[in-house]
Amino acid sequence: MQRLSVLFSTPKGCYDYLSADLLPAGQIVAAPFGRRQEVGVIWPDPPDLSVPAEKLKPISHTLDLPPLPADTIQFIDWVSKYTLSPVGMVLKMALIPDLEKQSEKPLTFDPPQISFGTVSFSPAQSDAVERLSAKVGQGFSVSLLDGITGSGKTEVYFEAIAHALKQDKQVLVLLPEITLTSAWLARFQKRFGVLPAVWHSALTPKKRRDTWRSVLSGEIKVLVGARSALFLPFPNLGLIIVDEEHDSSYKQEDGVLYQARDMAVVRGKITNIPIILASATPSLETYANAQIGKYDRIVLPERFSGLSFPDVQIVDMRTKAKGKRSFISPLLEQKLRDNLSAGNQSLLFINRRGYAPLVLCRSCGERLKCPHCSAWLVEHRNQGFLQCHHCGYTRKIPQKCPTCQETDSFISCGAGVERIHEEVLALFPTARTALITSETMANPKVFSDLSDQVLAGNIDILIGTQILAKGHNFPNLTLVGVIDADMGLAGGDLRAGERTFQLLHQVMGRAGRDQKKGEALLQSYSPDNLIIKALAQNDRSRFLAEETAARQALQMPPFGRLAALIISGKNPDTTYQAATRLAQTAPFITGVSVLGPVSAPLALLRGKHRFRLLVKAPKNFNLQSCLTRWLDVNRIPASVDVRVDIDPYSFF
DNA sequence: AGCACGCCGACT
DNA sequence: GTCGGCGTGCTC
Repeated sequence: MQRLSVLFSTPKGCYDYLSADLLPAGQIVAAPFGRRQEVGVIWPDPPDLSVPAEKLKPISHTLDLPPLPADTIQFIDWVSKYTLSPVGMVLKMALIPDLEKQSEKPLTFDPPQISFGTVSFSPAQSDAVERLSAKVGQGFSVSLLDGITGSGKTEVYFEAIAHALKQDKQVLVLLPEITLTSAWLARFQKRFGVLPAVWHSALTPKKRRDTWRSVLSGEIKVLVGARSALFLPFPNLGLIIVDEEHDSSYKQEDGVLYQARDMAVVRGKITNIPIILASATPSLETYANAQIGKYDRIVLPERFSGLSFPDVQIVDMRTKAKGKRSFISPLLEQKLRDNLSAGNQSLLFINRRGYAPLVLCRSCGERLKCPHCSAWLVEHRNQGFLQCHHCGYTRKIPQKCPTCQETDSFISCGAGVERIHEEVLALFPTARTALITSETMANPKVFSDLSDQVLAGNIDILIGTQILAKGHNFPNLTLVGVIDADMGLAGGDLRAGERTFQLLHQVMGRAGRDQKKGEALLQSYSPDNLIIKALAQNDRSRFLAEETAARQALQMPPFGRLAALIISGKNPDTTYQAATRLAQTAPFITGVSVLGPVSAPLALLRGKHRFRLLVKAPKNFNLQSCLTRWLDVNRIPASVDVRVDIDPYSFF
């Protein structure tokens, strides 16, 4: 009998089992675990001989599936060590539920046709195609494909895909979930004659099962998916593309905390294949790596099919007459009016859902807040309720103030999309408007219907949140108004400036397509802010230079390393004590500083009290081993949870 | 992570 | 008297 390590999707690592045969690493098996059967994977770790032989149970059976590929196993181990997450929790992301279940009539996946839709390229595009294709099959490399929306980025990387397919390799394309639209799939189909396999959170169990199995069998040649697709068991991967690489949704913020863009690079290194990072507004991390020559930067010049960035004007909101309750400045109103009479379409952008971010009682000053989080309730007037955007708690808008019992005393502070929509309707009663948020667009059919309406010219003014920043091109859209350009800059976290630049650049880029020069207005209370100015001048390199210099001066990422410890628990006192003790036993190492504990910005989230420590270390410091040793010597009460967030993006 | 066991509050 | 809340502990 063999003694073998089996890894399950549990947080405790490997368990030893007995088997008559020596099963290969990666073999998927079923075994008794506690009082139920579990699916696990034979792991290459040596068995733990300290476990007495009489405790061991035999493996029940092996599943009729190819073993997980060796590079997938290596990748899972690597991510576990890097993120300090239990390896079983990382494995969980690579497996699917009900692995033993087989579909009655499994889906089949048509192979892409390499020479289906040939495209003609400009010289610059051809050059980019050439350079990217040359890397396929030549081992590990990272390329930054740097080109503005409309520069033909997608079509260029499609050719690199074609090249990998010629070598009979599999290709993975990662996209932010919000960008994984029918429009993208249609472009793929136009080039390759078939739809690619897709992977995202909304797949039905059957589709998920069939897709997972066909990735592992090698039947699927090209798969496009959201960040979780990175953990699919490709046996023959030849290329990974991370489109919109700057997008912050690549950072997973619960469960295993990882940055999919960074992990894609690691996957490429392990599998020894090229990675393409594509963006119109590269992340500072990627840009810095390109600057020092670690990544190959391939630039696509802006102009293609007559597109250009709109003329941008800053509207200084400080000079606006006080007291006038209006979120649309007179200038923006005038521009909207002009655009309306010219028969063009306009877009108003505000990155805040609902009607108002805060409701307070005029009589006693009470602010309505979430009972589970330290956050205000957002007024959703259209649906008639208040909602916490952190935990989803919902309640009706109360008739009278819960504190002073006064009736009709509530006033709404600040503006969300609904309120801007209301103001637009008041200013332009005859305009045909559409309100676009993640809620109104929950159904893809609704979105495509609406987009047809916009294309048909049946909509004059679009009002929306960041869902509008991506996706469809609307050729008649010639004016973009950003209601509150400063909104993302508040709070001052590490990447606030970067995110604001990327988002607003993308939104403003929606104006002026197909020969029509567009116009954009940025309403701002801080018109002298460097980011607002760089946006107005469409000066990306200046923004990147300033931001790089600032990060370098503070030795912040990518010039230094960060890790956050989030200490949470129901009892505020024991939680705080645990956080303080952790801080007291922090390693004393030159160049490494530990800040905190501080109450997290959301001190109470989903009923748990939260404190944070921030660890800052030099770039080449082994943060993980330092953190492991530190956490190992601390006895943390079972009622307190300590999470490590390596390379944190969120500071909540 | 699941899932069971176990010990204290409001109900048929 | 039970049903059920979620705190603690275990799975080779």
